[in-house]
Amino acid sequence: MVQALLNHVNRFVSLNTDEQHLLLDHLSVRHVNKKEHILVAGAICTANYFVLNGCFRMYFIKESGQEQIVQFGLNNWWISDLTSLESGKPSGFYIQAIEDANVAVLTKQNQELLFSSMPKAERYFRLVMQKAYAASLMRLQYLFDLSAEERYHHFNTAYPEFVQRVPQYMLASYLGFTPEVLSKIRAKK
Amino acid sequence: MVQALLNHVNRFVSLNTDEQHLLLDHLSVRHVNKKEHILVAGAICTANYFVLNGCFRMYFIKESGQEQIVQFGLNNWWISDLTSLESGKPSGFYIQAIEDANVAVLTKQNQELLFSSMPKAERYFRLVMQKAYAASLMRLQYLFDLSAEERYHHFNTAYPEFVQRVPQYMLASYLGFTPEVLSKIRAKK
DNA sequence: GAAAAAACTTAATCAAGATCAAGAAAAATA
DNA sequence: TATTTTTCTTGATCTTGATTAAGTTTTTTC
Repeated sequence: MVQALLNHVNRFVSLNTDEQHLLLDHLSVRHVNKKEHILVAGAICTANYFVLNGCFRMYFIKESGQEQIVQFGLNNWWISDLTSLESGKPSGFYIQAIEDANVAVLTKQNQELLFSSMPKAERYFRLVMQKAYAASLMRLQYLFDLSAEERYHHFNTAYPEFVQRVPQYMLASYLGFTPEVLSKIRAKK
Repeated sequence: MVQALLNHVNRFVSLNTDEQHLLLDHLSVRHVNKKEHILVAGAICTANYFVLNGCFRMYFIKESGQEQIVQFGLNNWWISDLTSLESGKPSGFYIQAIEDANVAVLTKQNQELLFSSMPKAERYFRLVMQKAYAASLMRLQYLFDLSAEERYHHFNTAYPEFVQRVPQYMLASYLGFTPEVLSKIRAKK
């Protein structure tokens, strides 16, 4: 199962067998049930999670009391509250499995150990962070430039299989509008 | 002038004198006049820029033809289109000096050289990317949770000196609304 | 397979913020 | 200093998407 992670790492840096074992020694695999949280607001985030399979959502509770999804965690994505992880302060986010899932868990401590014994790991995470940052800016760009309907169509075209997998109200939240709006958009066609 | 950069690096990793020199050997300092662009849409981004002093804005042109600011580049921030830099493909962004400015220029090539001769540099950038990513998620959070007026007040409280430095219409763009709205918000008090 | 819970739809009303247009003020430049 | 350019303001109108509320469909659970 962790092969998915090794494949991912190898897309950024190349590891020999020893290095692969060293990496695996620093992580554990954990099963997460549908609806189970691996992080809740108020708790301190202690690890970085790599999604081996299944699907997660990361959200916060708005002033209005509504849940706002800030990102989805799919296969081959790292998910965590980096602010809480880095600072050791309580998180404002929830991370919850949308489907039964398996994650590779890399605790903060093990991550540091790994970095000091294998600089390549640091390079890998530098590239992962850079990609995540760029993706976040792209997301901002869509929010600023496209209407609700355009955002939906764009997302639907880019990730058709994913749209089938999650409840519509979650997709609406992620895209920045209400379930009612999504329902009307879909009714148009 | 590059002392600002050394100080910044030293906040994340500690460098001895030799390492400091090695770092400086990989970069050059460039003066940028007010209104001058260091990146325009359609061009390939070739470097990562560290703002020594002055101020930049990074923006794109919306479907509607309006400029949309995605971020400001202030003292001690790295600014670049990482997507273009990494892929070698044309950028969709503009980066322009709002005031006369000085930047430390780290080309893609030099960055790679630096990383291979000094793993600490990779660590520094891993941390910088991680922080930038976290900041971007925080920005999304404010956009989703706060009204135009709340976003303005929040920003104004957090960065009062900066608000004085940039034209209001740029601030409005960054915060995701029109100059007219900002004008009306200000008229209230 | 019945009951309960979760997710989706539809329609009416409302509000935040966009757009348009014109003029005023401030800043840059000759 | 005069003048051109840039930035800011104000008010009228319009639009997108939010809210509310009730009913329907689908999925889960017992």
